[in-house]
Amino acid sequence: MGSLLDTFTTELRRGTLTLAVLSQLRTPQYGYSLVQQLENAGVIIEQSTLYPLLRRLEKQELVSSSWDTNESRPRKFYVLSDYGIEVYKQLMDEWKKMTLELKSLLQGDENIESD
Amino acid sequence: MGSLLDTFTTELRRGTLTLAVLSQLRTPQYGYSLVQQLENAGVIIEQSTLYPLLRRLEKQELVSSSWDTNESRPRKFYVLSDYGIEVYKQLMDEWKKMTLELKSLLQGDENIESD
DNA sequence: CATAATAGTGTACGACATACAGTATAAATG
DNA sequence: CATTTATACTGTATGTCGTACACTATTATG
Repeated sequence: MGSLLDTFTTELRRGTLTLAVLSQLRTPQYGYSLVQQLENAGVIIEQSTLYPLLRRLEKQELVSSSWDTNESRPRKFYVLSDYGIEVYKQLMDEWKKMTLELKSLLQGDENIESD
Repeated sequence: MGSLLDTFTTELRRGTLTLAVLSQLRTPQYGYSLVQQLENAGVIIEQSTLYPLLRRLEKQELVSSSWDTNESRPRKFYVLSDYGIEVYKQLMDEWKKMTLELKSLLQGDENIESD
């Protein structure tokens, strides 16, 4: 990643990827399917980004995981814990608040052309 | 900062503070007044966060600065460079895109109560 | 069979918000 | 007037996470 815009984009993704992943774990999902679901929703996330994030979320006790070895391939399913649901709600509120603030700051600049 | 939510909030601010600051530098501003303007817009930013950020933005040639020593206190004014305007536009587009994606992901979860 | 897809673990690095320390002086306050 | 607060800035270290990379393993596909 050499571009300055790429660096800034990575910074924007910090925090928001957490929110995106938590939002998909109201119901149990396994890692690889999360990548696909999020991609279908326009949120591109590599496995190399997702698995460490899931690992951290589990360590933070926001999600719990369990193995399903009944299929031809073993899959690790993740789901929000009760605590995770609480934090998810609060984080969503925080994100909305910040988004409204930034939106009003940028409002006058929306007519700026961008290439 | 001990709370997990505080940590996540800091992560959400990464990138967005850059956008907020760039948005205020269409016209020349000095550091201390930026803190106040942003605070008036609901974006709380400490001097200890703002000055290093202005330093980085100048290093990245997105803004330029000049001293005004005519007042009773010397003030360093910052303003977007031409390059900074370009990057600002692109970053704004990137932010809008990400915000719409996340908004649609969280849509079904908006009725979740939050304390 | 070789490659791609599926599914996962582990580790190191770069970037930035933040805290902290520091300097300096004008303005406000008691 | 002495003290405190406000104004205005510089410099540095730390914690956090997205990212890249290396690796393992097996099923599906051409």
